[in-house]
Amino acid sequence: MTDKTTIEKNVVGNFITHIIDEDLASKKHSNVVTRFPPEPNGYLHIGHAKSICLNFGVAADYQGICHLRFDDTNPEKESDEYAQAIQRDIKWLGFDWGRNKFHASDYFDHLYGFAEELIEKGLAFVDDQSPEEIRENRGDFNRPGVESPYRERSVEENLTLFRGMKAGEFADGSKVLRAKIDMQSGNINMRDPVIYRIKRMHHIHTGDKWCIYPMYDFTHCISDALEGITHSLCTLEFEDHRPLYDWVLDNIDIDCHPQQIEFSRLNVSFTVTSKRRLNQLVEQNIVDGWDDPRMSTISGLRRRGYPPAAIRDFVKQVGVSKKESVISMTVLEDVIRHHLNQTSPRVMGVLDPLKVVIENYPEDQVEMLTGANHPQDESFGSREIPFSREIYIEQADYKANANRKFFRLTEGREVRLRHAYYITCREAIKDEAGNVIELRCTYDPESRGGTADGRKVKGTIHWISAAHAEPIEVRLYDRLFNHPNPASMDNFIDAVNPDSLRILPNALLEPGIAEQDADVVYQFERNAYFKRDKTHEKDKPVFNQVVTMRDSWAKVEQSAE
RNA sequence: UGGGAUGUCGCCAAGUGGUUAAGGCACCAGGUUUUGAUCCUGGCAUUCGAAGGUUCGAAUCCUUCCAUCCCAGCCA
Repeated sequence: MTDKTTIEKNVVGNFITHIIDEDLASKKHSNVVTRFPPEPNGYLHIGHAKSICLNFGVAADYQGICHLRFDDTNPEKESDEYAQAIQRDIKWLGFDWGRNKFHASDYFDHLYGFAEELIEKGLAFVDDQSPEEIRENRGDFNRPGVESPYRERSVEENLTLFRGMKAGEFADGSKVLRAKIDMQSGNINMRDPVIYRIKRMHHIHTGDKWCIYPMYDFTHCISDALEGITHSLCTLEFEDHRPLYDWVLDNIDIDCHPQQIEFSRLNVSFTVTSKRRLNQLVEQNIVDGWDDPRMSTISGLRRRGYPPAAIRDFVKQVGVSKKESVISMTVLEDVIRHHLNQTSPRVMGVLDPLKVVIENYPEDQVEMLTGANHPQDESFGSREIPFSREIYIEQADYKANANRKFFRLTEGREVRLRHAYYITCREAIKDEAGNVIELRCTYDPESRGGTADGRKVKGTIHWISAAHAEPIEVRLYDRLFNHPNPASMDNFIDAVNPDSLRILPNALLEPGIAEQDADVVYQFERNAYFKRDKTHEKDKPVFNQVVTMRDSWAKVEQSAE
């Protein structure tokens, strides 16, 4: 208590950890086993990150384990490509299932056995009704269901029929196995739910062994129980399924009964996370594939340059509750910035170059100046930066007739060049159209690394020696949507931000950076954080903007207008 | 006129009958600064969806009401 060995938790205390605490205290459980159970039918997104961090995080916090289980009960939509991508994404997020990788399909034999057990107990029957009849007879919110005419078949007949289903004697869709529960139930999930259907389809794991496949509600609870899961965490929409989860386990011979606990999904403002919508963005070529840096997919976040540790911090900060919520994107950005501020080496990059000639600097001279790679952390070391008579600065760092609030260049004003000298703007050269194309400046040779006479200058701007600058392409990203909750719209495509990607083909980077480590996120000082894109090549360097820096000047400038 | 859930500051979220109702983001005001970044300081809910009630004492217990979300796949 008094020492500093307190280990930082992965998950902050919440209603789920309270339940676990109680279960441990009451000796209901002596350990914690959770699971992350994706269906391999799509790519993971930021919403899944919450579930992953919660399940793996809680397990780690309690010295327990977390299984990875592919919920592969519907071969129609599943592929191994997705399964591989899911594993890659979980690992990238920093979690490890060790040897505990399972598939619901591993249990198909067990599941089949439990289904026969229900039949033998008179708790399941083979129904010959068509899908339409079943739907019609299920009733609705205001109308109870009608029992199937096949509901009272004998155990023997049901067994024979179900074995026939398994043996491939019946056509797809011609028969199903249903649990016999309660057609009057207010909970529609309990109105004799279908638990097995006939579907002649190749399965990614079991191949063509089966032509009947168990439904989610029958499979999930049993899979949890077979694996000894203690707490089965899922999202809110499964609350109505919990009675069925419990019914199945209560009515078969199995000695484990995990507790299903539901929490709310993670939604982030100005993004979408539904598979359907993400897919639409890809299909309509609104984005550059599933890993487009603007996508909320894990692969998109990775390509964008978000550090996995920051995503974990984000999920942690967001918390866990049962309240439907939309987290502000600023929370995500803040966590990313906070992380990157501590871990990113600083570098100078000019996004929108403006040429500057320093008239009193010798024509052929090149000086190597030393720049610290991190202003607060000396362990980052320093680098040599070439300085010469012609340099590039940011267009935005010059303004004609600027007022006193503008700390950068305007005629007659002096600023500091980062890591270098003071320069004073003497003249702006314009083209015929009146655009400023070059600045003529003078420098103070005594001002290197400080000032001889102690005079202070308000502004410091970044620059790159013209002769040494490396041309790069820079991609700037803004929110993909202009609406805080695109999913709530009739057509979310209408909310797509047409300016979410801006390509700057003529950006410049200080030398010796572009070909360094592909995984490093750099801070282009006074601009933003950048990381090499996957399309980056030696002769065509491409950098993605990860996140901008906070910009209080933008606010000042805006309020002045 | 069905069933299941949720309502604490603009967005999240602690709180489990006795606290001046944590914290983060956002926002506002200052300070430091060779990044208008970072960092630091201060401000930001007499009130917990509403109304009643129980209690010496209620965000926490009870009642009623209101709002929002989920459910009618042989999807998960």
